[in-house]
Amino acid sequence: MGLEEDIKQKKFKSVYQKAGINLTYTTSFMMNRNMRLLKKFGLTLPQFNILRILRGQHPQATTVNDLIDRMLDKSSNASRIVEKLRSKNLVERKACENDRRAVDVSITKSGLDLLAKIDAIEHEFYFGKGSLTEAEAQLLNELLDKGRSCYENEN
Amino acid sequence: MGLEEDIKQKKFKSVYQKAGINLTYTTSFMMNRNMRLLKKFGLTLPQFNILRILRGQHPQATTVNDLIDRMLDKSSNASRIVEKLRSKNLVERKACENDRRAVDVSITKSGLDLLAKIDAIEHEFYFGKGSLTEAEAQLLNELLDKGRSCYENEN
DNA sequence: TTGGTATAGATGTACCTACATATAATGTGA
DNA sequence: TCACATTATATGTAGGTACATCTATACCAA
Repeated sequence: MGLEEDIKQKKFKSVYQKAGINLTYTTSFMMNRNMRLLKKFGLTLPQFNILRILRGQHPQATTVNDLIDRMLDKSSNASRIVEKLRSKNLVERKACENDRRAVDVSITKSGLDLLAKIDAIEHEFYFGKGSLTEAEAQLLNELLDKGRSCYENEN
Repeated sequence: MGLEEDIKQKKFKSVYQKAGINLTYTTSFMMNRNMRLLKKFGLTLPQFNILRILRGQHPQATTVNDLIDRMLDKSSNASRIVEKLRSKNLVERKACENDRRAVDVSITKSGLDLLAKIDAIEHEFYFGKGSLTEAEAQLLNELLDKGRSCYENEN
């Protein structure tokens, strides 16, 4: 179904406005589905994202500041999310030896096990081959990178 | 800058995973900018979206249920956002005459004036000609519609 | 060394979403 | 017409985001 029918808006001011609204709408759809999938594992999206970053570093620890740098949504509040994960025993926190201001965060065995289970359904998180061909998905990536270039030096 | 440098992730499992992450990242950039722009006018993004829907109907009123139907993020909580707008005198609420369960919401003169001011910077909300050509923006729309087709019958 | 500044992280506030549930009004079938 | 389901909206709760501010530590230059 085209965007016009989906949101009951007949006209857009420009193809650029339509693309912006389409991005919002499409991404919201995708994230809603991801959220529902993760809920079965007791995780929220930002909790899952942090766990994945920690697994990428494992067995090295990562500071909260590193997490903020690497999170998709830059300004989210990493220290509170880490605390949620710690309360579920999915991550560990300990004082950093080199810098006593910093906190070393690392994923636990329990966290790794949970991620391993989620890996099995990870393909459901994204557009699949049923909707876009590989070439189309590649083209989408290029258009997004190019579009985003207007935000260089922001954020 | 390509996605890999931006989020410091070298490899993706597939071009589909990369497109999904790219969508999230790019949309988050765009919405962050829109949010900052709207903040100068004392509005949040969902408040702005509701005001625009109401302007589209003006001078007819719209029920809360209509708003939920037409919002980009379907499941958001329209009645609380309407209350925020009412407390700023940007919208009015009154009991619907035909259906006493429903509430008629309409935009006020003050709300229309505010939107008129925002119209002047509306082009800054989206990718502009500086990043994508019109043909590329059109292609992006088509790819998003096609990608989203895998979610048909969801939400 | 000391005073100023930068950095890492935690925390308070206002707003938001997702989901469950409550309340009131409406529709409907026996 | 009466019991029951449905609909429109409101509200409570848990979690998240943006932003400002606070504390402790680290760095740095006179």
